[in-house]
Amino acid sequence: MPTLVVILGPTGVGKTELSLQLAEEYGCPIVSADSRQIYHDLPIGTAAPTAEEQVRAKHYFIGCKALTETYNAGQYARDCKDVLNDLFRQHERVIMVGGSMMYIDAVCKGLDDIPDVPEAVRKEVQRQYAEQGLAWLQQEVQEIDPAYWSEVDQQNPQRLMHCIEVTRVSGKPYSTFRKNSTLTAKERGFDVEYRMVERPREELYERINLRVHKMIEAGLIDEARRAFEQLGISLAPRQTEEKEILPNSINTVGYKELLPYFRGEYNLDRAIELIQQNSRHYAKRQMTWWRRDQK
RNA sequence: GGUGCCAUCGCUCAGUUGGUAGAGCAAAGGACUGAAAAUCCUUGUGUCCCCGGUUCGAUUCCUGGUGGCACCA
Repeated sequence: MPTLVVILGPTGVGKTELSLQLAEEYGCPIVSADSRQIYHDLPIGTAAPTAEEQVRAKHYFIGCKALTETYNAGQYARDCKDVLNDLFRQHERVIMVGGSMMYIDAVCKGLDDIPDVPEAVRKEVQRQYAEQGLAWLQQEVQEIDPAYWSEVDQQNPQRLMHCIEVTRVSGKPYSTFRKNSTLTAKERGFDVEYRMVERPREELYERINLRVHKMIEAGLIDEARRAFEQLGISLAPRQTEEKEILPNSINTVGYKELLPYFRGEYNLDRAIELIQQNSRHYAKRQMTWWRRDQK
């Protein structure tokens, strides 16, 4: 059976370089498992492989979605399955790199078959949440899907909203779709070999802090400004206190912190500090996910 | 040099009418099945600056010291 070599690890640890070296050694392509590098127009802030790096190995899932598109782990799992089927016809080994742990699991462990949610339904649920708050979400889920209510993270609006969305779309409680099944190697069609890239925490954090400065020098601010403009998000000071739900593509470390800066809510130093901090938090979450997988 | 104010968790500060303390931020730990770089949950023992004194007992009061800030010279 062919093997998918999965290179994973926290942001800023050095996965890209390792993946390129291995790809050259194996003479195989690289499949990215990165929920942000998949978007076009965010190369600096997401530290996407450069044009030169992409010459060293053929890459998949880099810069192939517009900022206006929504994309998610389920779609990725489907798209990736097709790509891998194809690649494994010619390669004994294929490399997957990325920090989006959920995307990696979606491919390697599989996801249950849950219906897609049309944009309109999602918008409607978001609207109701904005108007009626968390209490409404909680009440709604208790009513339509008590089984899920007893196991969800009851304070988490995203989880509750998703339950409501799926239940509305399908007419069946969300929990009936959740089987928690895990793919076997046979079902999947390939073996998986994990290579976790690690570094001492202090060293990692220094790399992250430094990388943010490099991104700023490389033009992150202009890249972010253009991205917001492209999405039609106003950079003028805001009048309302209302919470703003950013499009998925731009609800990303390195961009979401720059928006208040553009709007004059704090200075650049503060924005940089926040980007560094949120990158560190993200790295921590990635490590937590991996630790759990080890158990 | 003189006078005044301050000295409490990594940071900013609250508080104890004397019975050894608490917030925010930072940080750490965790969850995670179609927003996942998202979203959410949990966690605060620290010589209460140092030496001495008063007291059953001092981080809290007093003397002195050290450091910081302000004003005066």
